[in-house]
Amino acid sequence: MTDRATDRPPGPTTPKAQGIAAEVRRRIVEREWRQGDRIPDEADLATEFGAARATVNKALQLLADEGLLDRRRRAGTRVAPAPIRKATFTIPIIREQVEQAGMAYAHRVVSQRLAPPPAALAVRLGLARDARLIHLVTVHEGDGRPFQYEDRWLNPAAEPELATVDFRQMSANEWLVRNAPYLRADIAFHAANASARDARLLDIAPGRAILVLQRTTWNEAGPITSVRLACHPGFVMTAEA
Amino acid sequence: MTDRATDRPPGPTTPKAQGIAAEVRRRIVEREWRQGDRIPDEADLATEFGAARATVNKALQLLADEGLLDRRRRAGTRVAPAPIRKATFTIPIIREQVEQAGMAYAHRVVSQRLAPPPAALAVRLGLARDARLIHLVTVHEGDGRPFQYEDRWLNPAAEPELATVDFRQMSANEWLVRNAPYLRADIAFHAANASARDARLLDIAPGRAILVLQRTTWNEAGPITSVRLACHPGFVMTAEA
DNA sequence: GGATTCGATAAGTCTATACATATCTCGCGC
DNA sequence: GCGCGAGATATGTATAGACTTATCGAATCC
Repeated sequence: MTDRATDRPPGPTTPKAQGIAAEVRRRIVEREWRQGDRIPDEADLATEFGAARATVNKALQLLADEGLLDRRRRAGTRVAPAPIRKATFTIPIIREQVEQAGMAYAHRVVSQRLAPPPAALAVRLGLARDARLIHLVTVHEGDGRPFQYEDRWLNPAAEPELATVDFRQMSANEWLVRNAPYLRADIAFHAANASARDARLLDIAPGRAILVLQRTTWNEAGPITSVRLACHPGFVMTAEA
Repeated sequence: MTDRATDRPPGPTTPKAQGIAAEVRRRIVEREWRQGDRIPDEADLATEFGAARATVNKALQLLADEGLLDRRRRAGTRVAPAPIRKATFTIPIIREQVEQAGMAYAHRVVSQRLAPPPAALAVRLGLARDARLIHLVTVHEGDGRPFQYEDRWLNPAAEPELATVDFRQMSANEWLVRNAPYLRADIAFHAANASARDARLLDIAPGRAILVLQRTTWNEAGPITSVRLACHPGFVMTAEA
């Protein structure tokens, strides 16, 4: 947009593929092409837009990833009958989340000890009942008030450096995000009434509704960590499509 | 890798770009290339993998989208210092959600009437206080028991066909997913203690923690719909990375 | 010393071409 | 009529080459 320079006539130079994607998206949204319709093939669109087929392919690929188009070899490209749209949210570093909200961040380790996993966890992670894990409970604070509290199990077998980290210096959340890339993650959230323990650690009344995130990450050596993250009441998680 | 023509057996022939992406991902996860490191440039990797630069570009693009790499012109490609990972979840058709859980789906329109938007909503949607919206309250049931209940405002100005749909036949949720592609969506969730109304419509005790989704979608003509979706206690939303 | 300019570099994009592959369609033989 | 194999066709993927653009870093000028 802000692209004065020598001032080429039209201006901002959007990549061609994106321009094509936008135009196709418009035709779908404005019902020029309706749900289930077959749209012209790549070669025809390439001619129409004065682009190479590879460029049109990129554009349509993009819309297929968005869920707006269904594409099959030989069968052609159709407007998805039920556009299954996806939303994405980012897994944040809690410190940054707090600081972006304009609060001063601090975190406090409530307990840390070596322990074998509870039965349910051992099953879920596929670990032996006598595996040696680190159990860590931490409260994240904003302006001195509890913001989120995490109950986390760490598996040094999958990530040896874990055994040497001082989690009072850097929270496990941040250390992991910065140092332990993972191959696979499971994420789930639900609402829960605050238990006595939740209430005490978050400094709220028992029974208040809190948002709970469960997250487990794996690398090639096995599960790295599994965490239950309880958010302060009023916490809103946002995503975009 | 498995790419001799004379040797079919291996089978599914993974695309080369994906193979390269997998190998780069492995080098990152196994710390061959550490957070913040600059990795070889596209031309070098192309030589190493015996591929064209465009193919390597595609592979690295992929990893950048995943959040594992930071790429900048001239500056080169680096392993992201804090791999900001994204998780995606799909916006489902509630009927399919219920049926996948093996329950019989039904829905029931609790109320439907034309009304101007409440002040807060008008502001949020950027509509005039006297806009004519449809206010619709629906309960989705699985095996005869309330599963989710939605409190929805629909804007026929952005989607004229809305005025003619019979929402007892097909739920607004499903009609919209199938018929009203959107350009932009806002999604947010939080936990809430069930109000008296929530409790009555979901057939639960007041105060129970419920997961609440707020979703608003727009097309080029303005906001299409804004919905508050209250899920039955115990509902778990899952996502993947 | 500090700001400015300019050239080199690496990613970003597009093109033209080629071949691979899934799958639809049609015609053949029974 | 029906199954089956042979094409035709649209997308999937890879290729080399060209040009564009952001930006780093060094040489230059005040």
